[in-house]
Amino acid sequence: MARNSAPTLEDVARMAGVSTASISRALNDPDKVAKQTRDKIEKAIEVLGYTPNFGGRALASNRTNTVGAIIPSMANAMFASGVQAFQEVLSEAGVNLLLASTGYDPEQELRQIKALIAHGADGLLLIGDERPQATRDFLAKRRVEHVISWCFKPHSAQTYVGFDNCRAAYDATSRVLALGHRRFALISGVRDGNDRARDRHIGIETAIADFGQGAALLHVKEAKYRLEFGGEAFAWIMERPDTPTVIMCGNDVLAAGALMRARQMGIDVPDRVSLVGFDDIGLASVSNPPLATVRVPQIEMGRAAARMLLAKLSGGPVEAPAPLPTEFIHRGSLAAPPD
Amino acid sequence: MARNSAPTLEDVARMAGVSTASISRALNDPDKVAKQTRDKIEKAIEVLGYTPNFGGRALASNRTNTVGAIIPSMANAMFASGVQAFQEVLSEAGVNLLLASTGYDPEQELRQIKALIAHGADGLLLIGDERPQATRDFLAKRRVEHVISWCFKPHSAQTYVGFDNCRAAYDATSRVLALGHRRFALISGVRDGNDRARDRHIGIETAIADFGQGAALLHVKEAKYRLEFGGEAFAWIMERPDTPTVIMCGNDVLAAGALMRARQMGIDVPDRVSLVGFDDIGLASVSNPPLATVRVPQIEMGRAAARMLLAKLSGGPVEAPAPLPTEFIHRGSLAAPPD
DNA sequence: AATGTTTGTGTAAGCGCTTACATTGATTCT
DNA sequence: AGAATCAATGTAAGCGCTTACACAAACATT
Repeated sequence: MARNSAPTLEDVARMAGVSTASISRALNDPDKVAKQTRDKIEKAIEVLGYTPNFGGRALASNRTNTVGAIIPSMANAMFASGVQAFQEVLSEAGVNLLLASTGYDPEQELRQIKALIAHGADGLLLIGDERPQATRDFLAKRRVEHVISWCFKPHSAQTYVGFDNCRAAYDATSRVLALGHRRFALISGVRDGNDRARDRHIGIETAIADFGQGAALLHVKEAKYRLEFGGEAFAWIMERPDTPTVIMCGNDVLAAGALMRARQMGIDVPDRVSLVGFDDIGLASVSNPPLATVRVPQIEMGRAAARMLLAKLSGGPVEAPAPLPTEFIHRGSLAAPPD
Repeated sequence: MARNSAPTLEDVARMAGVSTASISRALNDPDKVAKQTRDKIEKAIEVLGYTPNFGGRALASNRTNTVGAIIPSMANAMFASGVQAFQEVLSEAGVNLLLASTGYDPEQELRQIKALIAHGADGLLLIGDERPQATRDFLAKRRVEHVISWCFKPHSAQTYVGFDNCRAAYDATSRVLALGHRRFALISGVRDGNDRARDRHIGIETAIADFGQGAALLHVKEAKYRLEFGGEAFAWIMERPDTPTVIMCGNDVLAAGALMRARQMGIDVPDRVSLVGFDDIGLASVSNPPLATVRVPQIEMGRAAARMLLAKLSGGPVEAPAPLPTEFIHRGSLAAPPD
């Protein structure tokens, strides 16, 4: 794909009658060049239609103004708006986004990290805290600047921009308990290698244990994050002898799948069983009944992650943000338990 | 962000006792290097933890193995799975994806095109056919390799990977007509600068005109692609004197918004008015009633676009694919008109 | 008037890689 | 056995840019 004979700095230099250094300066640090010279240079650039060659620039300056983001899946609406916000903030700073996805596979994640670094990413956005030692080693050994999001850990907070999944799940569960529910089930995302799913589970479990008074988490069923698996898990749970009055779900997609299956099975939601999702993606307010869920500050999270990563890359001071707030959204899929 | 003293080709060369050229060859064209030498090289690479420097590579070879995709919005589920598929195919070929979004703004699109090219994208994926002359000029003058997707134009088919929005809308409308509907309205996406929205409008209009027999498109209301605007448009239409028996929608998000508003207004869907969406995003099957819609081959489209772009970049033969098929999905939001 | 400072510019040395070309030694052919 | 061919490797010339350093001119300071 030879970029055919694009004009180079030297061409511009010749035309403007100045040295290549002046042009480079005019481009990267205009204040260092006299107005008059700058004008000549700008005109020459205009006439020739010059654009800096990326490779040359990257090689000489050893930075690409590109950062990477590696997310489990783009199809999951949960990440879409966050990544969009992330990208928008970067874009304003003249930084571009390399995007890759892992399909929730840790090995794939390492592969993508390597690929993005090899493709020149100056820094990385990663989702979630849990990853194999090999991946941690790579990040540490190569000193890859990175920000971790969609979760929050108090220790080493200059790396995390996110919310506390455990706490959010705890709070949601408390609200459900307050409504009178005692018999819980959980349709969880696959927890292996996914700290968000695990933390949500723990949050729910803890809230129930703390509450006492006979409240119990009767069943936990794992499902991949897709509608149909949510449905299957729902059916599995409802066919057990110990029927819950409420089913908490690892995210809204699982909850929506459960809801659809409930309709097929003729099980009324929320009259016979309540359903609670997580993430508050668009679908949650559209389903019927709409899904009670936990709203996650996706956009703010994406923006904050971008700001933090940019700060790290520019070597500036990095403020450690507090965990972002989540909010329980009570909607029609959740009601008091049947007497 | 100085990548501190990462090992270079020369370091590897010294350690393996071969020339830098051999290593470069071992990396890029292994067959040209004897097995024995390759082994030595691989070991040295392993030991040193060497990764090729991106800038050097890009500069010397004048390609980055990176392509860009510029989509209207990531938040719109319509693009998410397509882009994901696109990225997966690229990834298998060792090519990375730079992603940017425009918010449906043509000027923003040009800005992003320039930004991605300036950041070394070897080629580009663009959505839709309509763009300002300045953008076309830029693409032509700079000979930017690109593939256009989410639409299809028979002329110069080596550029398009997509489906025929007009035809898809025509077919859907025909199905609705066959059910007995005669009084149509349309909640369209913003058509200015968006050929997909316009083509869908034209398809609907044409199908109605071709059918004759008193069928008419009574109202057309534009709305941005968000739930609430779909709802507003729905309310606007239902408050007109000439009430339609069916409302076609520019996409599923608009249809879902309309559906929610219908529920609020106490208007039964489909008993009093039918609703038809477009795209078949996840939400369409979850709403109640589920949305009749047009399924779009997002994943196949993303994959095919990636293959086509890769073919173009490698200078290989580019086969001009046929337009991809769409499928009308009849669901509960569409029924025969009330007597 | 001599000195120091500042400002604007040029010179030239890389940055780490790919690749055309040259070289070597082994293999095949006559 | 000598010529012709081929495979494997090395040599070295860039690719287009940034930037340390050197320099000159203009200005301020004593």
